[in-house]
Amino acid sequence: MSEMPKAYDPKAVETPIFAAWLAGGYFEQQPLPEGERPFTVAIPPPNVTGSLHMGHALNNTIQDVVVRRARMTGRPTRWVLGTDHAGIATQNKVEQLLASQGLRRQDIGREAFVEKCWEWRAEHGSTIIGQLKAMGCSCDYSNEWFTMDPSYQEAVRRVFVDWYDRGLIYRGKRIINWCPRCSTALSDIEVEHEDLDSHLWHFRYPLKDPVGARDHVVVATTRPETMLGDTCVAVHPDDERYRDIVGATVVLPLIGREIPIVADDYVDPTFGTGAVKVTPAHDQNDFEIAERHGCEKINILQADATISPAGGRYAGLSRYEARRKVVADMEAAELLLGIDDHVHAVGHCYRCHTVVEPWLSDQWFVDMKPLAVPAIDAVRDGRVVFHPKRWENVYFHWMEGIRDWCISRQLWWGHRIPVYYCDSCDAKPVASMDDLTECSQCGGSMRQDEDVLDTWFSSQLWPFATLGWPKHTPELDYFYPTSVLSTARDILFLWVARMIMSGIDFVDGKVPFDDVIIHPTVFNAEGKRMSKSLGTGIDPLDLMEHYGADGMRFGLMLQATGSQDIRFAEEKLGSSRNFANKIWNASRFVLMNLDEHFVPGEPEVTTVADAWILSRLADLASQVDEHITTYQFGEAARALYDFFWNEFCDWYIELSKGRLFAGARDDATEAEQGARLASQRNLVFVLDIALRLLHPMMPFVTEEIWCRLPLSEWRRASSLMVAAWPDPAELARFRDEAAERSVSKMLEIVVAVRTVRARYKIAPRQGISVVVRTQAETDVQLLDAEFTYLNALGGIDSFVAATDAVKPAHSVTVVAGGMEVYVPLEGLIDFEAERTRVAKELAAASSDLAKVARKLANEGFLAKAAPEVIEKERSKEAELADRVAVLRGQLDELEA
RNA sequence: GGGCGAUUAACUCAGCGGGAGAGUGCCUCCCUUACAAGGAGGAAGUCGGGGGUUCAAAUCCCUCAUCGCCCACCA
Repeated sequence: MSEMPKAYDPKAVETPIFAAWLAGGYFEQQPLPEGERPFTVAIPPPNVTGSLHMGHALNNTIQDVVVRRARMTGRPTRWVLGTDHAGIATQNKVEQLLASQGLRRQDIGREAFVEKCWEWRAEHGSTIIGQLKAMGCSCDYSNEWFTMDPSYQEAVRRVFVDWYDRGLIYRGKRIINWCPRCSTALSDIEVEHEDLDSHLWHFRYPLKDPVGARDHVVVATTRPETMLGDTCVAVHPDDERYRDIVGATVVLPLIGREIPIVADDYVDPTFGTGAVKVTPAHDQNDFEIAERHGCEKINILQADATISPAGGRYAGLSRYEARRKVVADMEAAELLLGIDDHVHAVGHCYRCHTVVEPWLSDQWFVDMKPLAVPAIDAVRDGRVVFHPKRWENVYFHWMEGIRDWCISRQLWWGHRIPVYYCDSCDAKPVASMDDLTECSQCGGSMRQDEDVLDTWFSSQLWPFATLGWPKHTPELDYFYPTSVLSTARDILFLWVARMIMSGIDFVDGKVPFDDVIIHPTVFNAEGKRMSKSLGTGIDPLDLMEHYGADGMRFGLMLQATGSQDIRFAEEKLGSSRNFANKIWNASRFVLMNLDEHFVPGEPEVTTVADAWILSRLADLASQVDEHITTYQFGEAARALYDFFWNEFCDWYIELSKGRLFAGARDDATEAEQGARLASQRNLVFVLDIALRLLHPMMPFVTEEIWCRLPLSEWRRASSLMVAAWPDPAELARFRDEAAERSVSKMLEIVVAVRTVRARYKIAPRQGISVVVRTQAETDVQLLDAEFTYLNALGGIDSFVAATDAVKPAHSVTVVAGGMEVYVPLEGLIDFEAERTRVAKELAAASSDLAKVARKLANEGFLAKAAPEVIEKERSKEAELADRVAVLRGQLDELEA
């Protein structure tokens, strides 16, 4: 067995271990003919343009934890891996690359551009995969998917054609969100709204012919430039102020177009002037008003958001120049009546943050309502469960108000829409699985739609397309539905909801996953979104460099509490890195104290400490198992940390030293040697189980150590990855409440004595004698039996314990474990300080006692509280009364 | 305009009906043969304000305040 260095060095350990896992084929899982339902996770495919950020680090740690636990339980397990072609993001990257060579994509043409995208992907696409490996993620690397793989393309096409043929996909001229920079349509949920300080401009629109005394109407707008496309003015039908001018004609200033005044329920009479200028080509509501009243729809913007020829002399100006000029011209014409400050929501492109324009254009849509209904049911009846549960309400709210999905994008990189048009005859457009060249009606040549599909259209098929769908593969049969989907909340609608809809629709009505984990969002220390461009991000790779992959993972798990977002500060990883080192050193201690011919064996309870630690271990196993399976990672991490550090290291290892060292002496008796062996076996056993429980969160350090543990043949495995997950039910045999109580009593005494030592600066090596008085004979027996521990941990040389023990002169009294402990301090006692301290303790104890007494005097409490609660209060009262009496006696004595 | 979340020790956060917890930081002591990335001890909180329910509230309900997020067609 090779020597373990004094400090854990993640760098030296992680790479070879990962290589060994990869070589060992532990990440792969083939479909089995029979047996238990497998555990499957489909990774949220990172964008090929992406590199690992903190959100990925958290999300993939979560997935790896559930996957590793499942694998250790023996369940066939597969974590499906792959990347997303990320239409806009990748196209942007490649366009930037071209721009650096002074080229636009139009210069090289569609085919060459798409070729460049593939090249880009080949070069950069696996960056993030390498980063997942560095984290230790146990994905199936042998089977990496890409959303543009040929079989995936077939899946996308199948879905399109199917929905098209069922009438769920249609083409229409609608108001969509247009990003002038990306030069493509976006779906509603790809637009981020941001409240901006702006203005409400009031314009006077003259009537063509005065109606009575009225010769104009005043409208208010947040977007003055859109007036170039106004085709009517709307007022509310019940609005008395305008009743007489409904039907009249307005002459649109600057343009001179004659437009009608219409009455429409949409108008809110209390807002602005109660009269709305209507620009049907640049506003969804205006579009609908125009539909209802048969008004013209004039598009005044071009694709790059400059004014179109329809804007007359404003043509060619940018939208913002046009705004300034329109306002200036209106003012010059004395038609600008006022400008109010006004905050309103402005939509921005979620990819490039350019202000988007509502724009009238021909696009493809999916009719979502029929798909949403079964997907709502699936969550409502619990076939899909969200964690935390409250996200279900967010899901319902969105799904119930779902609107049609604009799926066409004016990009080149992506799944091209498989619809073919005949230019020679009036044949209906055809959606086809095969490329069509010849019109079936007239034999003329066919032309494919120029647009590609929204990237999310392909992402929505991820859980089943990565298992071979639409082919009926053994993988699909075996691994679908997947078990858990873990993701950030910002893609709940973009991705999660759509996977549920398409999964149910295409895979025999089966939901794509049982559980959805919506994990916390990782913010920076200031509580702001991490952003690479703003330099407010933290790079997980740097963190792993400094704290090790395990340190980063465990630090994230400690903070993953489910409800609360994470304000991530790097300092927080320190304790996790230290924890890895603690595990390392505790293990090092155990291994250092094994004999060359150590024979592993079952744990042997020979002392109360053994019974105690095994009982605590059993408790730990059930907690960790429970918390991981209910996705309470923070709880699981804390339980592991507390057990390993505070119970196993601080106490059990310390308690073991006496037996270990005594049994190793040359003159050790046979009994001492036997005790040493028992201690060794217990240490190895506890360490073994603890490492297994820690492994999902800290895979590297646990694997490295575990492989060095000498274990019985049946406990061995070629890797901790596939070692058996501790079974809480099986470990329950170690539960021992009596031992837990006894040990806490002893530990209390040790702490009390240590406190006295610290207070009086008694050197650790200087022995100490104590006298203990207790009411219980069992306490005396316990202390007698476990004296070695008091000696080892409290430096107690000798003690007298009895029910009638007498307090020695010149001694300090502390109360611990329901016993009075007298520590003789001849000549050392600082009476003044002691008085202050005791008085303070007495005050606290008296106040506690009064509180308890009040409770016990309350008839309502006695009548209604649970019996065990009352019992607890009674014993608390007795304890406190005791304590108060002791402290009072002590104080009297000090004051005498 | 709706909805959600947060508010607990100096900081970051657990706890979510029955004795206020952790990590970091701070103070004191200790390089004791697993670990100074460590050990021992300690100080530190009217659990955002106000009501209510309950024998009992940090925990449940209402309300207010502050911060943050999401959804929404009010020009």
